[in-house]
Amino acid sequence: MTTQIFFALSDPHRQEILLRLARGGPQTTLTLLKGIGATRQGATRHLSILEEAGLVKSEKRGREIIREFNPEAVTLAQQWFADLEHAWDSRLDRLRQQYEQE
Amino acid sequence: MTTQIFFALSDPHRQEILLRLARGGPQTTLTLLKGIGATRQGATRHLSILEEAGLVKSEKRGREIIREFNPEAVTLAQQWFADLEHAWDSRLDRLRQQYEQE
DNA sequence: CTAATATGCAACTGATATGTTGCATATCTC
DNA sequence: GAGATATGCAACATATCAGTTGCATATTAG
Repeated sequence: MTTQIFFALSDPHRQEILLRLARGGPQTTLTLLKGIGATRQGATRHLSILEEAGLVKSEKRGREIIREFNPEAVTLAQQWFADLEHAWDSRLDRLRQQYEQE
Repeated sequence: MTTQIFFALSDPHRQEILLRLARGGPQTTLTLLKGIGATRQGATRHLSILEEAGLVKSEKRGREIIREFNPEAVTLAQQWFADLEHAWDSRLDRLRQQYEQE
């Protein structure tokens, strides 16, 4: 699950798109296009990847689609990092305990 | 810079390798192999990707190479998420202020 | 010196990603 | 209804990735 999130964030275009959505709020594809060096199809593809990863929600309104940043997915990724750091820290703790016993 | 980190983490094998390094401490390639369904060359490739992203440090000792988890790269990625959340939160704040002025 | 061990390098295959183009569909506006 | 707008779908070329295989190199152990 987190692999999808990390993959979505491994592209500079998608990072930029997500930042714009977080800063600027819900927007259509075309609004997002302006300021990003990408074609419409390219942006659409990036948006669908972000959406599959759960980082973006979309809502169809008439002929246009409103894309919105979804902060929930971010906590998943942060949790993964927290687990990693916990694994690291608890190893250091174990080492220190062993050392103090000698 | 963070794109490389996220890319490195977008593969389940590499996630697993990194967790093992954090839990088990410095190890050689062959030690890491046991328990992961991958060939030596596959694991080597994954390790070099993790290293290019800064998530793993390596040190040559005699004929073997000791790979080690590098926690510094993790803070970079966490900072990126923090910036994203800050962009999101400050937008919500702005909306709330606008609302209260009416 | 010889064996075994740990690793590197290079080539190859199949799969996936990225970006582009052309055409089709649905909705809004006038 | 006609034209403009927002989007979808599909095909294609190029690049990169993942995984495998075979051979070469360097270091250690006996």
